[in-house]
Amino acid sequence: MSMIAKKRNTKQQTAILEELRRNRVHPTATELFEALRETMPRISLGTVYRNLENLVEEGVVNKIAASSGQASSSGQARFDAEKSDHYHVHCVKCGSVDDVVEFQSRPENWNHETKLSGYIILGYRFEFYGICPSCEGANNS
Amino acid sequence: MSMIAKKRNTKQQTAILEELRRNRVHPTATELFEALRETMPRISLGTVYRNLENLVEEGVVNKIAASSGQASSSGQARFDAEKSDHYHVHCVKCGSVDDVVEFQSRPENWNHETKLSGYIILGYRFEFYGICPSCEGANNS
DNA sequence: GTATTTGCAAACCCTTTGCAAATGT
DNA sequence: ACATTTGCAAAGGGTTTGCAAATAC
Repeated sequence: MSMIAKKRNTKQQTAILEELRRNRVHPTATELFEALRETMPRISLGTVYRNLENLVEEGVVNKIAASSGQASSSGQARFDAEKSDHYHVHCVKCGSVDDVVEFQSRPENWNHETKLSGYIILGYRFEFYGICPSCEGANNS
Repeated sequence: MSMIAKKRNTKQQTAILEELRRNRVHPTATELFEALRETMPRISLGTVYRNLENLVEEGVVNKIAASSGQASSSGQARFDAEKSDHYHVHCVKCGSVDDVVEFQSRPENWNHETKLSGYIILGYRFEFYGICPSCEGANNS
């Protein structure tokens, strides 16, 4: 009862990961699905979600949650095959997400193992929000 | 056509804000709705959402987006009537959210007006995730 | 050979919305 | 009075899930 469930390598999973590595713009599950459909017409959105979930669990892919704090929105999660440590910036108008290359510093003054407010701290989430170049150009007030 | 739309003071809105100020655990819209129902049996969930949206726009209430990054989940947004500047910690098991009192430092090395990756930066989101005291106790593996 | 994964569609959860009746000013 | 807000129920968007057929090992 504690055998590690073995995962099989399916062509769908391979295609999803390759598409993610090729696509530099952090696609949503739906965007990935549409792109994959061109070469794999019968792939289903459910399969895309299931494989993304596996890849995130394996640590091969990062899930970028839809930011909907004081600003920002757009609902859909985005996925990133990039393994290097970097922050993201979310556009509050169109929902697009880009890597932040100029800013790398990590928050200090705390460390794993620390408890905060009684919680065992596992990590943190830090992301910027703002207006992307193309929304800045357009006057979608 | 640019008159500021005047908002009316309804007893529902007052009740929602009072309940939020009374409730220290950052309730979800549904939790708020259930609590309010006891004294206001006919209030509807839609009204709770509509008023929360107004209060957030007015800056009286903060919306704490459901964190669903590499860990954490629980779907629902939470709301906080606390005006003081503080961070939150999300429990990845049960979704509860608490204030972090021990950690106050703000990220430095960047300022508003700065552009990052071409985006006009409006702000950032920073939150911890971990395991809350009651989930730590329980062995819901 | 058989357990895992797929495609499909329906279900799910949270949130938003249309509308007539109720309410605030 | 009359525009705004409510309650209700239905619709919406994103994601998950049940199931039989297809596939990987």
